[in-house]
Amino acid sequence: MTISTHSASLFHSKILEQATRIQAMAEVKTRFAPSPTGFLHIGGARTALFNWLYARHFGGTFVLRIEDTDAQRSTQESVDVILEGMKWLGLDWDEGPFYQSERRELYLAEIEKLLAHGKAYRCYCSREELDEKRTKAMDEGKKPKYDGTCRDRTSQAEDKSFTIRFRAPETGKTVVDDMIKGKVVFDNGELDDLIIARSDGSPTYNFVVVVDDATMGITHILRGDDHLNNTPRQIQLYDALGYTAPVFGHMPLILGQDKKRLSKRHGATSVMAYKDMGYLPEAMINFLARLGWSHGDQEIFSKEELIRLFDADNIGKSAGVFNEEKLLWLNAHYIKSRSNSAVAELFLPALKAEGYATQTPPPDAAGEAIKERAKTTLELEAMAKIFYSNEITIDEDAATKFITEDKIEMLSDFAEGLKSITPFTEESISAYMKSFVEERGIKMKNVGPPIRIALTGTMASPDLIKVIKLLGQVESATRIRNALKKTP
RNA sequence: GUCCCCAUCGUCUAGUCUGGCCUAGGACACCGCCCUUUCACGGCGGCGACCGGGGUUCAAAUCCCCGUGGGGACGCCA
Repeated sequence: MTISTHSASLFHSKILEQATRIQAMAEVKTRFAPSPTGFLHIGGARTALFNWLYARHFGGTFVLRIEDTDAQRSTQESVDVILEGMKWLGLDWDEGPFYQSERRELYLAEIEKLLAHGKAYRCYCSREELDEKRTKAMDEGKKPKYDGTCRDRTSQAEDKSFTIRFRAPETGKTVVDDMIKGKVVFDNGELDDLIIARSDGSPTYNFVVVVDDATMGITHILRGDDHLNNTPRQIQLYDALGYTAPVFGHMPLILGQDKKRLSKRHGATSVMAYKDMGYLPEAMINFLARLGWSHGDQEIFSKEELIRLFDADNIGKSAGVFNEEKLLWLNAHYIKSRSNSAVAELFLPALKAEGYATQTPPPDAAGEAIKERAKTTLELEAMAKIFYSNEITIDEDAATKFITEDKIEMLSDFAEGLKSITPFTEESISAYMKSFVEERGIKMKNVGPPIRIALTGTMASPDLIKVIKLLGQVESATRIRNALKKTP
């Protein structure tokens, strides 16, 4: 293909122009906008995750915004715990946190604009009147929408307090072209004039969310299903304000075991509560990602993989039950796939805090011995203590069953023989045990359990040879003798 | 009540858009067997689902309609 220099450069600039436009279009900006009225809960965390993933997948921007327009219920402590939760999950934001409480002038200016253009009006109806009308409408089997008493009022009402309502279109349809649900059509007749400013002058959620998303340049909004009914009103507000609406994606809600919307009633719903129960952030992320999103049959996803693979196409449409057992399985998976030293890091802080000396045995070795058995870091800590405690608690039932009188001599001999093993390695311990049972003509299954109980206090423990090796010759022998002392 | 959304094993889901490859696949849980000095891990196997009814079609989990069921919204909360 040959083209003249002139047209070539023209061609070039066209391409350039187009590329810029495509890039501008491809620029993705998402946000997570929690209201600081509690902790970061499971549902909120998933919303944050999906928006974060969407932004990261497209190399876009992720914004954190605090929706604190409800001064009554918003608290700084709540902001703090939400940020803590985000950090724990590793969901970093590029902009913010922005506080709606600091953007008040902007909202008021926008409300004035609406008022000036007749797109909003003052409503003098009292709460009591409204409540009455609502109840009445419900009783009559009608949708309890505002009846428009003040919409066409011409008389100037004096000193009475008022709210400001948006003058919504009464006819026609509003279409939400949802990324997840597809096209959802609402009859404008179903919608009413929502309050955009309270009687104290403060703007309400449905209004500020629009102003914020528009002025912050948010391009995609992934949020809970429960907002779907708000969306047509918000779209109308975008129009009235002269903004372009972002793309919406309404994801299904997370349900409790009883298939009701997940709430405190269902037990732990705070993300940080799971941290305290010994869960790893990567397990939580993986779990949340798979709750409502899928990639074929794959179950395990690293964060990097999620960023690479995440897309809105594979977000499911139906609500899902929060399945704690699967979370636990994932947690166990992430514990056992850690390196030995990374496992040690999981239990070391707690043991040190409780005053344990954690030099011997080497924490890495202890980590290796227990990581396949623990499902939570709490269990990891409990198991690790077996190696670092001076005193172990022996399970009584197990002891009476296995450390019987006829075993005393054998156990005492075993402890004695332990001392002479040189070098003290897993191989030599194994050889010692083998010859010990052979010499006596007894079975391993007769010596194993009592020794295990004497050493660890329980029947559920790591490999016996490893335990002996880790505990060392002296400690192992001591524990066996101590156990015998307790046996009558 | 009105409006909106949804519907595959007990649970999370693949498959649905673009009908046939589906005697419906994977995972968690559960059960059994194997491995084994215990408990686990791991391996193998089992149990187990297309909500119902119509229609379209040679062919429906897949498309359409109607039921039913579940969820959500209906606030001077977000």
